[in-house]
Amino acid sequence: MPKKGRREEILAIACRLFSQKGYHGTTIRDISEACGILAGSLYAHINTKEDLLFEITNRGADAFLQSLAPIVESRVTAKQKLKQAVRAHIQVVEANLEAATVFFHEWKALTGERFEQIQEKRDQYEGMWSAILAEGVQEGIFQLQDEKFARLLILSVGNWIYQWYRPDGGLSAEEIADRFVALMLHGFVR
Amino acid sequence: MPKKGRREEILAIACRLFSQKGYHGTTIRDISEACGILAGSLYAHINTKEDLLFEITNRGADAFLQSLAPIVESRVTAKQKLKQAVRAHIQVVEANLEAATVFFHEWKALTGERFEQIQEKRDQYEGMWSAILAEGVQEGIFQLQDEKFARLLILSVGNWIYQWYRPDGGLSAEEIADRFVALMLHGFVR
DNA sequence: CTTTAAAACAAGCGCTTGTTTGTTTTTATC
DNA sequence: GATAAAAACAAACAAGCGCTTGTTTTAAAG
Repeated sequence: MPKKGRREEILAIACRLFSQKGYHGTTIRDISEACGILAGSLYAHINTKEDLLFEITNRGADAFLQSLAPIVESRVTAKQKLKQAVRAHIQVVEANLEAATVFFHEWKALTGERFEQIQEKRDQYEGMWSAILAEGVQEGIFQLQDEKFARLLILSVGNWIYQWYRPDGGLSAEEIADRFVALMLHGFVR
Repeated sequence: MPKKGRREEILAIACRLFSQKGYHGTTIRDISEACGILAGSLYAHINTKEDLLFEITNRGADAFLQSLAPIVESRVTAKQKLKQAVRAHIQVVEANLEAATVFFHEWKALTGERFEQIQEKRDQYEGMWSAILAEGVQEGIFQLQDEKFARLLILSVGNWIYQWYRPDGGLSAEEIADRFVALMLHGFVR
């Protein structure tokens, strides 16, 4: 455990539990017990349980956005952007597997304005992917006909990775990304 | 509402609520209220709350399995099987959108033996997809090199559909399936 | 040592959870 | 219209929920 302070430790523990049992399936006492303190003591560090969920998902969202933004804005071909974007996405999942799981699986448990904030960031992220594909179509590299489905296909892969990716799989994030990109670009028919 | 009996009505209502708010996020009183009865009255029809979740996910699992089984066993090319399998999968999602959502999103809330039962059926389903791909490799239609990733790609698309598919989208399940298959087989590069 | 602030405890608040029990109402059958 | 089964009610149970409050312990700084 790094010396990031008690609050970060609590966040990490909550993140782990949320990813394992879900937000509603995790109690404040589950978290406090995993922290080695009593339930009430948690409230010296947090305001509400939902604060934990929001901070986890919000950081997750920012990680994905900050990872993709420079790629979208860079001046390379759309094909290269696609490759780099898939790499970046998988790297974020790899580096924050539990947070990514909470981000993709539990964000709908947020309420009110916080729900909308995360929803906006998700839309923003999807929009960046759409931009890459649209650019590829404009460049004539990608076929337009199925643009919508290409986007869905890519996001399906990206959004499902947290379900199966395990750090002890042997392949690096780059290798995984490159194989996916190869498949997506050229298909898997001989 | 059809005359399927009160229990089926309760299952349908629970299914809708579970898909909207999650299993742990839905209370017995939520369900009973949506049924127009008191919480205690539910227990004339069910034994436990988890019974509802199990019955929903188990039926969902069976729907996917029964839909895919005849395709895997049929005597057509692997390419045709793939096409039919994607069609079948999307049709099941289309015909049971809420149940499919619960199946994919909430099944981990099951406990003990029931968790394992659903896990087995999921493994079985994935195994059928693997069989189709392996067959395609054997026939020389698909490239082996990335078989694992092809399987992951297909299952990612299949397992993520419930997140975005809406019945009022304009396209039929067949049309959606055919476009995905075309993309997966040949990629989206010019 | 003393001071001070952070961290944890101890106890419990009001409320909700899933579920049970005994009784009453509804519905269908003869 | 009596009988019986099915369905709902009414009331509550023990347990657990998120969270608050007042006090004590811990630990670092002078």
